[in-house]
Amino acid sequence: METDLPTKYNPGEVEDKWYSFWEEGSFFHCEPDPDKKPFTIVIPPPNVTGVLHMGHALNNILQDIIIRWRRMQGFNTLWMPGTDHAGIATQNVVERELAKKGSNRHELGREKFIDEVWKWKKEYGSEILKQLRKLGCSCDWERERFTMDEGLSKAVKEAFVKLYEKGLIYKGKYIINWCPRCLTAISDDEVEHEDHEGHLWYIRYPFRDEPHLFINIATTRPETMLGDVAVAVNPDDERYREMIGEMLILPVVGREIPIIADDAVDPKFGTGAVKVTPAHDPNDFEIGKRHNLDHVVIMNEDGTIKGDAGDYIGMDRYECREALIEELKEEKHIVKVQPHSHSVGHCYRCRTVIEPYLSDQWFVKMKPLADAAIEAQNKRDVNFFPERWTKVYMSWLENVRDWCISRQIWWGHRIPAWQCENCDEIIITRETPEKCTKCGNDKLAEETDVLDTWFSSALWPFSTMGWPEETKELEYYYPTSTLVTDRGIIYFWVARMVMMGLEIRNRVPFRDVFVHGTILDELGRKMSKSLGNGIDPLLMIDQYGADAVRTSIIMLTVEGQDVKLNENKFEMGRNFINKVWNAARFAIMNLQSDELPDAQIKEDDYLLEDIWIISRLNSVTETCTNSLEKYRFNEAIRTLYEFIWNDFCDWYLEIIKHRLYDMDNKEGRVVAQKVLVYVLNNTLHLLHPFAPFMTEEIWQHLKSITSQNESITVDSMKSESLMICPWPEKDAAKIDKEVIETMPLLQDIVRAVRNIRHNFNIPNKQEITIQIFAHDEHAKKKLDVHHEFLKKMANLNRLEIDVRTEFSGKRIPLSEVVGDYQIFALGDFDIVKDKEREKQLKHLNKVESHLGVVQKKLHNESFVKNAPEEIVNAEKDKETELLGQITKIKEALQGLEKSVSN
RNA sequence: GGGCGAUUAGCUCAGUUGGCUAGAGCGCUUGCCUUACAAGCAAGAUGUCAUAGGUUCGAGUCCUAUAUCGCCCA
Repeated sequence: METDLPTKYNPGEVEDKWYSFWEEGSFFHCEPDPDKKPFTIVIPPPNVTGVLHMGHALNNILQDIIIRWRRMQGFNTLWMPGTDHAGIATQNVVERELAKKGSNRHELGREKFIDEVWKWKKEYGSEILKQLRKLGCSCDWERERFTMDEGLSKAVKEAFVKLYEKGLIYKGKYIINWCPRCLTAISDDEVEHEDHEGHLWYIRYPFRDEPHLFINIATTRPETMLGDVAVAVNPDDERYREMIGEMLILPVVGREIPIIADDAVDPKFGTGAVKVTPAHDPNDFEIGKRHNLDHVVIMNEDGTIKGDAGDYIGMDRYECREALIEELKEEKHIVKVQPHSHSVGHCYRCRTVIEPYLSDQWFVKMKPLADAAIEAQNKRDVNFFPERWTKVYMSWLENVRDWCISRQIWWGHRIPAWQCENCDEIIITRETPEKCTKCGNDKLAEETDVLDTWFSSALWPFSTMGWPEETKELEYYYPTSTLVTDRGIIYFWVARMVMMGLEIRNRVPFRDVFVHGTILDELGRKMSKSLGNGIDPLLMIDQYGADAVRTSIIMLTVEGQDVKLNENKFEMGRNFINKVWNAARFAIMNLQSDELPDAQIKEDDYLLEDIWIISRLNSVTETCTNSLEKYRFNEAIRTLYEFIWNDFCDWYLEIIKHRLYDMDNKEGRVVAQKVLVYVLNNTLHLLHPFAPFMTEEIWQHLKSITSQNESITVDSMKSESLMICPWPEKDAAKIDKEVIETMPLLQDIVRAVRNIRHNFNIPNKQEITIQIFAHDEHAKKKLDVHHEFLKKMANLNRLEIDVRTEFSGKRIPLSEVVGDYQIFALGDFDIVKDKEREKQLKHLNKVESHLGVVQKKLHNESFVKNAPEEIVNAEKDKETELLGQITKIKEALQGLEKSVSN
């Protein structure tokens, strides 16, 4: 028996080979084909600056499993890959590069800077997509898209103009979230709130007409008082009612400001009187609108102080806060300071504290779009898995606010707007206009802002298919089938895609949304660069192999739950892959072509174990397919794991060894070989979506061997690659229920014999003689048929199966009780009486307490009355069996005591 | 403050419409280099299923509170 296969699976030698084979064979590529059903996934486009982390790995492994499975099922599958241009992040990266060279983007100017970004993108921008190939992802790389490429840019412009023309986009001066470091507005969703232990400063503002009297206000951001234009109280607040309309002198600044009444003021917060800074606080902005107050802007874009602020001009906002507090203290304007915990918004890109800032921005009017999405959801046009995310998604839609889509950066889709320098008319067009559509002036200023990257991502499911052109892809592959994503971008991305899909294509962009969990470190923390607790998937692939990484991750991931990961958990997958490898190695070693007999097989040449493993395979096929349908990946891989390891390797491969090794029995050999090939081949099919490389490698070996022998080959082996073989279907006719029930009994008997060996140090290699007592002829016959099976698996030289009449008591008391059977080892063994007694007593104890539970149920009248008949019968059967067992164990104990006296 | 998730063996986690004296992997104990695999084989041990009530013939599973941890929203 010679083989080229090494005893340990070596992924390094296998993975690149098959990946190129698949790619060169164009197996990932698809074209619309009206004769087949489409199945489409669009990738959540990773950030073009990104490198693969565990989150991507999980996300893409799941997509690859789905797409490979559906492809095998015969769907025309499209997995659309690509990246997004990540406006702020990419600009940051390129700016850092420039800084290293002592330059900056302002020195270069807009156009040259953008050239630089493109250069960067061309060089490094597909890094993450290369890494996806290492994972085995079967994306249609010929269709790779980028949110800034020509087609998608056209789509963005078209969508913008359409929405504007419909009145769904507007420009206006509002309080937005400003990042003083990124120097741009960001949307509400891009602000991350964190609780901070800050302070509540109580500051007294003197009355103009009676400067010895004061009103006390409380604030968490004292520096903004430089922009105060009023103090507001609740109109129902008795304490202040008299003071409404009085004028105050703003400390430090000296500005006269009124006390006004507004319902929005919470009398319970602080003193019940609040300062009003309409240019620097969203609530104050609203109050300002109602009371027609001025907007005093006191901050520059970078967070430094400006305006009518004396010595504070030019200071950073926090420096100003400190200095201002000092001055207020000196002037005795600070009444008290309280520790105060409050929520502070941070930029999700750079963690800088967000400043509410008054500025001119572009917005999408969300209400009409959200309403359409809600309506679609009420019709169940989109299904979330797990279902609970529906609620999260819906509550966002129901409370959505207008979306600030303009960004004050250079890298991105420039907003297609021009403003007439003469009459201020705003012109929105697809093509660059030559003159003002209102006054005819040809001096037009092009909008400098670009769009939020998520605006282009929202179009991804159809822009990648060629929209605004009505392409054959768009017609065939849209709407897509399944979206696989992290819960973190349900608002950012999923909801916005649905809205845009409905608005622009009139169809939701996907039928199912599978939301997976987040990969955490061992301690349950998110993996992050700053903590340095990340696990690099590529390193893990190098160390354990891509298939091991894939199967480990999937085995650990239960539907939608977070995963606590550490490096040695990949051993689980590696060991599994290696197990399959060795099972296959064994098979291949026993299928060498020169040894393959050519024999005619008859139905009754199939033995119990053959029928059993085929039955098991078919029921596993069913479970596996059903689990995948329900996105229960973990269930599918575990089913396969248990089947392969426990059934196929531990039992089937062991029991067929004697047939494979018996060169004199051609029929016996060829049946074993045929079943072996059938089961292994189908198992490889089922496993392929999870472990594509290893299964392809084995399958190709199997193909080349079996193709030389008619009697064992299987039809699907004529395919070029396992990845395009048909997905196995369950054949109910091949599931033999009786055999499935008999097998566990035989396994228990074998285990009992092994247990006897273990307890009395009888080496596994040493053949022994076993006598089994059955309680009647029927029970005896049940086992008689499997005489050979028991002999082989338990390594017996002789097996006697008898109907017992009476217990002689002279039997050497090495016994085990399995179900209705009593098992004795015959021979001259060293018996440690105490040990044996202890074992039997323990067993007796266990069985008796079990009996107690069962009898308690059976003695309960309402149980017998109310429980379904089959449940009651099952309990009755249990009782009978347990009673029998108790008798037999007691007899064994008696026998033990008798033998002691010998 | 609102919502959601988690709490099961020493560790990490399964347990889908209630029927289980509760399972897996790792770890642990014992014996094996048995010609597929020591990344392995064989045999084991280990649990008041967070707490308290309730529904039910029957609860790890359903309901109600509570506690602890985590995530999201305001």
